[in-house]
Amino acid sequence: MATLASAVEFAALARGPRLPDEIARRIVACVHDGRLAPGQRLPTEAALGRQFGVSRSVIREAIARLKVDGVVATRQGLGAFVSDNPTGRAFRIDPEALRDRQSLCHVFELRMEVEAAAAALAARRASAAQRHAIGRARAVLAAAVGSNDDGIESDVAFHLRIAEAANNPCLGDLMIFLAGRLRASIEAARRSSRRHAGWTDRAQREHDAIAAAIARGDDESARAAMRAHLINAAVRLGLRPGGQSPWR
Amino acid sequence: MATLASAVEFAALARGPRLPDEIARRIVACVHDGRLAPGQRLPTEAALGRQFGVSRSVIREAIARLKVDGVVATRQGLGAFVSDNPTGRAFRIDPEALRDRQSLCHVFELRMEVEAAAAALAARRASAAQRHAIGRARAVLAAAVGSNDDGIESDVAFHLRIAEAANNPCLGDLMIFLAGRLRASIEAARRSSRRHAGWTDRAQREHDAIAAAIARGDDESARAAMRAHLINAAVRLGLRPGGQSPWR
DNA sequence: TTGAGAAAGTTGTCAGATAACCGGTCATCA
DNA sequence: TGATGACCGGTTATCTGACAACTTTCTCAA
Repeated sequence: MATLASAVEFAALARGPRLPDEIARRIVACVHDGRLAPGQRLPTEAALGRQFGVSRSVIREAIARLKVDGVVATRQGLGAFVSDNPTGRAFRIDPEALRDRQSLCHVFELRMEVEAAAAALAARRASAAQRHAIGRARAVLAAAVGSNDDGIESDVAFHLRIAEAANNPCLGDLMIFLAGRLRASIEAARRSSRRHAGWTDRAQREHDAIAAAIARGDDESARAAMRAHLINAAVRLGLRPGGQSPWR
Repeated sequence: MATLASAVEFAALARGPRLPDEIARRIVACVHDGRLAPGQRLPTEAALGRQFGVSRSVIREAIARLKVDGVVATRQGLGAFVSDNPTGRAFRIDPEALRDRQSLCHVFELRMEVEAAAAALAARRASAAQRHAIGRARAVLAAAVGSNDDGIESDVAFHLRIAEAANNPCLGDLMIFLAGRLRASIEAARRSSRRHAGWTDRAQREHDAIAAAIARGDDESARAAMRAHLINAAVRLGLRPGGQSPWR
């Protein structure tokens, strides 16, 4: 026990805000740099509390966080162990990262690839009902252009129908996740788009192209159309850097 | 005893659901079905404790879990609030889902699309040093074929170099995440591959094609080569269903 | 009317206790 | 000799009560 506990040394914590956050971060760092190997047992909660100079409650919250992330697993009566696959159970996008323009570009680029893939899959696999749902969503979107509706809801719905038609729940979940992360940016793009005459029409033509390609089962056209649509959306958003364009 | 044990099979007992897990699930359900709207304040920890019939510690752990997921945010002295975007801060793949073959196919398909995109981006954007690193990784991989090395490490390294060369950290993180989730399956594929003469050679030719396409900056070839490589990997893994093939 | 300060309510942290659980030891007994 | 069961120390899960830190709201005097 003593050898195990002394295998990892933690410095006491300076009193700041978010103690469990900081402790979780330090333990993860230990796992990543190998000071805590997969399968290895962590020091007991009491011992960690002594090392960090905090109470057991704080340690428990930190470990609870690591459990959610899949970095460690605890067993009552035994202790906490580093998971065999501590890569993490979750894929995260730091909201802070969306602050700076380049990281936002990266997330948007990922979204573009994922949605393009979904469109291609939808073209190959959509059922008759799903094709119909996409067509209906396109019509709703077209109706929103002329009305007072800002079209955000129907735009999201259109993309959602495509995600469903891809018939890959995993990919659909990722699409929803990415869209959610970018929601604020997308709304900004919409507002910007409203200020430029012709942009909504152009977006609508892009939507039509996507829907048409899916309808006729042309996967590569669907992929290209969705990609073009999202690239243009990024341009409308003002995301595309001037000199060295990462997209083409 | 052996006869007895083999004569009667007892299913393992379902462990009682951990209290914080269960409570977190219920709160999330409330958020999803709209009984808790975004921005709304949750009952106080004490009140929740009374409602659920547990102590405040359990409630705190449940809420801590929701905080990690980004479903709620707490402010000291104010309370806990449902996030404006409770879609979730993380993209997860339930390890349980990887049990059944179809879900595994879905995850693998997603990985294929993501890695194909990474290969295409790498072809467009890789720096000279990154192209060199990919070439070196390919060489190491080739050397591993003949040796006793199982080649898993060098295979992972090869894909990792491509992820880096895509110069999109967000996409790279997702690739690493997906590969990590599929690690067990990939190792199984490797072992299976070893049993069939010529499969390692074929995989190596696929690697060469990817590396060559990236080296000459041919993004669409790189995408196609990576996709072909992963489709074949899925076949080696025995993932491809017989009748209605989802991939082509 | 306004500003300082008290008051009340909430989360963050602490300390200690009990229950449930695990692995090992060892006496007991067929 | 080997199987069985009681027991023990250690660990996590949960409970309880308390205080600190923070925020909003109310009070009251200038």
